[in-house]
Amino acid sequence: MPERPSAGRADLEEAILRAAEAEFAEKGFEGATTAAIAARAGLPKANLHYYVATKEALYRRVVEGVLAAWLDAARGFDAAPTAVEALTRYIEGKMDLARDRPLGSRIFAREVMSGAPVIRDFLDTTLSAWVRERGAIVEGWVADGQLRPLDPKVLFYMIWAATQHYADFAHQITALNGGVPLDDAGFAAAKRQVVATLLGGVLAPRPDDMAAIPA
Amino acid sequence: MPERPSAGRADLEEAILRAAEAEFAEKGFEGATTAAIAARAGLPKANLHYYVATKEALYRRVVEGVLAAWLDAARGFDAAPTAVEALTRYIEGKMDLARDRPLGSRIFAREVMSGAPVIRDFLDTTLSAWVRERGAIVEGWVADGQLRPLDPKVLFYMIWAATQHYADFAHQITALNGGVPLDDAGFAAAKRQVVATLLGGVLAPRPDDMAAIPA
DNA sequence: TGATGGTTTGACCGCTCGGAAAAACTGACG
DNA sequence: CGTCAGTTTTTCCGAGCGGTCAAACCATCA
Repeated sequence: MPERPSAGRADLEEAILRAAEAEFAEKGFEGATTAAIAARAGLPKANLHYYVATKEALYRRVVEGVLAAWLDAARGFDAAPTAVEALTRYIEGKMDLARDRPLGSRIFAREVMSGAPVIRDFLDTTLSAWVRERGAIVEGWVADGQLRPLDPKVLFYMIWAATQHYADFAHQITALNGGVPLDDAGFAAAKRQVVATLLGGVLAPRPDDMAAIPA
Repeated sequence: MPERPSAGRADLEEAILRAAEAEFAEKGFEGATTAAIAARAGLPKANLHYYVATKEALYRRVVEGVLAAWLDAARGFDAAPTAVEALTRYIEGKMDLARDRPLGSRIFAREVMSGAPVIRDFLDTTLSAWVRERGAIVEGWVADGQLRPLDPKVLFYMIWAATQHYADFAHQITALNGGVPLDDAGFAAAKRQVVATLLGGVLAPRPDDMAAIPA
């Protein structure tokens, strides 16, 4: 087994995956070229092909990583006693994910807009089950008076939309921020406002709950 | 002037634009092919080229239409006396736009995710001005106590995200709706909840304003 | 040192794409 | 009926794409 000094096999595959993620996020599956991915990873095109069979297989691997990160962030919803805590944790987790891994979100968005050719199965099975189960929990919160009457799915859509917007539309946000990307303080403020607005919009209007919303 | 029975020049150009919009929305600029656009419009590829010089010129024309529709919907914000009315009208208008013209929203989203190569100027000038002016109005509503303290831009982002989600992620919504697209009743309910949640989240918590939120 | 197996690379291939060119067609008008 | 401007269609081309291939490279071990 050859032991290269700078790049072992694992490091190379990691570099390829990161390069592919960036290219797919920016250009889309059709727009991305294997040559550009290889160049970004720092190796010739033919060498990239030694590690991944086809462009589609590479894309599929990248997407799998995206879905794994999504599911991981979605666990922030569970194991919280109250609606306020669960929603706050979940929204903040998704905001952080949008901030830290925006590329994955863009790949996901492109996938869905193209009719979800690769992740259709994920939508029909894993995500459907997730929404069904957590939807039941949300309905429980409505029943016991924590939340105003609402359709859980519409709430989830709002959370996903509001949070992923900071990944998918980061360029637009930058443009409307005077051309400079949101700094950490600006993003933290946005996160607070997103949480406050969503919670304020769905929590049953009881004074003690209103007080629990961060300013 | 030749008077064809079925298709005059104006009709043909309209058909081309609609076909191009559909292809660009689904496949993206790189993924779309002029052959597919021509086929969808019902004419040979070379004939399409007689009407539009290049693929990029065609794309640019489609995008201009999208931006025009966006600005038109954005006018729902103006000329409303109160925050409740202005926001309600604007959110509902953007929801209707997402429902009626989802393709444009997807093209816009793809553009931004790709770094806005074509609409950068629009973002930097027209949209920036729009946000600046309406942001001042929103700040006025905060100052006179209609709205809780907030950053207007973050509010706009939430409105854009929540509404355009119904266009950009329609496939996902369909998958989570048991495989069938949202019907009109379901969409109307979603629209009501989006308006209620956003208004409930930003309106200053005064009893009379709360009562103004649609159920 | 020579054989071996994993790795790297330049050259190449078939295909599809956007676009060009030119011929054929069509209807209006003299 | 001939001319002409506008339109349609067939054919073709160069560029760039994903992917292949065989030669070269390199570390290890008998």
